[in-house]
Amino acid sequence: MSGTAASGREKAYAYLRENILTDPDVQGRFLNEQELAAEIGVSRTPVREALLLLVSDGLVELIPQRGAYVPPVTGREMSELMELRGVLESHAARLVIDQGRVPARTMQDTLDQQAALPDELNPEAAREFIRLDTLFHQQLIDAAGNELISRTYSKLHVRQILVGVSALFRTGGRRGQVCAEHQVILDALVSGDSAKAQEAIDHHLAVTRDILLRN
Amino acid sequence: MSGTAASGREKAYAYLRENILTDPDVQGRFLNEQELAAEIGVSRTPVREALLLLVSDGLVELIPQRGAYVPPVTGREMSELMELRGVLESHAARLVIDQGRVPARTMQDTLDQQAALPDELNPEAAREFIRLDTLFHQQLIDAAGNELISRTYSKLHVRQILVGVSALFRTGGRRGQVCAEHQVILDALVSGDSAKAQEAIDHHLAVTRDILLRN
DNA sequence: CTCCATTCTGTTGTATACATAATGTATGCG
DNA sequence: CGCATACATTATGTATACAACAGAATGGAG
Repeated sequence: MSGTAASGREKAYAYLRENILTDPDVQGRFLNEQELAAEIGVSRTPVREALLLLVSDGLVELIPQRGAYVPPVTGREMSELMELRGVLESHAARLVIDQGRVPARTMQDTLDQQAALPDELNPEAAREFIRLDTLFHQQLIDAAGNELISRTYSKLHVRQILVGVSALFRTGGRRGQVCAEHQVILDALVSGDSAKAQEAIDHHLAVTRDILLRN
Repeated sequence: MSGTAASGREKAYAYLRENILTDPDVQGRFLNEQELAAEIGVSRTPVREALLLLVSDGLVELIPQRGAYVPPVTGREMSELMELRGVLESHAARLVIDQGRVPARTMQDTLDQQAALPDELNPEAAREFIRLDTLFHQQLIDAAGNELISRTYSKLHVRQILVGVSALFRTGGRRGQVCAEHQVILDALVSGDSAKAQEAIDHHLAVTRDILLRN
């Protein structure tokens, strides 16, 4: 494994994050502290601390005297997220083109890996698909060279994964469409056509939003 | 007073936040938990929880086995923040103009209050100045009707306050300039000139950035 | 005198015990 | 039978005690 430093708090944090992101059933529920403590194998204290950290990821919400609530993703939130993503990605696209810093190689690599996945996604492949999808967009953002924007974008994107996993199973053959749209974006970036890139980004996000809204 | 619900954690949170935002000396230092606990009048537990919550505001950073660190604001971070603010505010400006939702009255009120402050700012007036400045920009953002963007922007802006307070004292007569620039932005919004509004926003943020960078 | 090993002190990290508030249940009344 | 109220249960919130680790002080060897 990679990070086996595993202080109790980090262990609990990783466990909870993984749990919330992969299991759609936890959404809309309150998390029981001592139950989780028993599952993870630590006391309530590090569990509580992990829950507090998850607030900054937007994955849990603290209701006083009630505990840690996992707010479900609403359609409105998804729409708003796509709008914001569009703003940030368009900005990044304009910047990397103007500065001649389009990470063509890197993004194409990611895209190729994504395209190599089977069209019928088992749970594991679906997670990999989402990871690569996230990576593709993040690579564009990161190329803009603004660390603050990168971190902001990264945190926002987490909320989308919440709904992405379950949504992927409902829509067969989406893989090809996503890859095609990504290719259009990348081609526009490489060709240096800023307007076209922004258009492609907006289109991709609009399609994604519409898919996710069928929920 | 306003919020006297004062559960220990909230009390500690409010105390720490206030402390970090107003006292420039805490930047770059580690916070001592039991010291704070004694000052606030609670035990270490709620203090620790408050510190974990402050992570989501970007005001503290947790270093394992070392504790809660208050990262100083760097020049680069300020530049990056202004860039991001520009992106978000320009987007909001375009939207509110297109949708005919410019909150002219509200923003003018804020601006008038700001202009009514004395030119020589004592500490209290400086805080009020910053509050109104923040409010002006937030009102524009909020008018765009995207709650996610509003929250995101709000959280980002907190980092600027960190440096804003001390910077204000170094620059006399900045009040008039800020108000003038705000007025230009608002006028452009009211006139429905999207390009002009974006330009005014970018100019205002660039000037602000340059002022803050003289630090 | 300098450098390194070792001890010592103070701080963070975790577990546990207790206080407090909320929810669900049972009970009595209208 | 429906509803309000009192109570029991269960969860969260807080305090305290202990464990583990990091950095500073100290002592000795070269």
